[in-house]
Amino acid sequence: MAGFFAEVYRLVALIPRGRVATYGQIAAYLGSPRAARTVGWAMRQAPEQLRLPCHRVVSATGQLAPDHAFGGAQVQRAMLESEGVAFGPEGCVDVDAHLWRIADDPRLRTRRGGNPAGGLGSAS
DNA sequence: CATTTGACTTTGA
DNA sequence: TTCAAAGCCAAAT
Repeated sequence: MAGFFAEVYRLVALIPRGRVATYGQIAAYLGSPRAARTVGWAMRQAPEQLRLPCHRVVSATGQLAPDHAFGGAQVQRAMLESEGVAFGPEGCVDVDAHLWRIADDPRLRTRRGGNPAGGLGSAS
């Protein structure tokens, strides 16, 4: 089991409804901010049996996955809209408005109430 | 073991 | 501002 993939799958599975996450964001949370492409790969290989809300994962620009991903980007958009996600005029998700804050998820918080906000050592 | 791919991101012109 | 190219990481072949 690809460790990295497992992390991606688990994280994607935690994406709240009505919220969207970007590949780079997920990759960054896993410790590799440059591995956005790898995250996308995990999605492609993502077993459907896991029922991952991959439709909630979009590019940083809010662009949805290619047509061959869900059987049609239109379908993905419909699912997101059904969850309450707002879309732009170009059919892109309003990422800035619905971006899921990974570090903000209670399940990801360390039990010691440590550092939800700042998060992983990111020192600019 | 080396090469290729990929559902991305960022920077340059 | 919009369009184009390079870079990076991890897994699959």
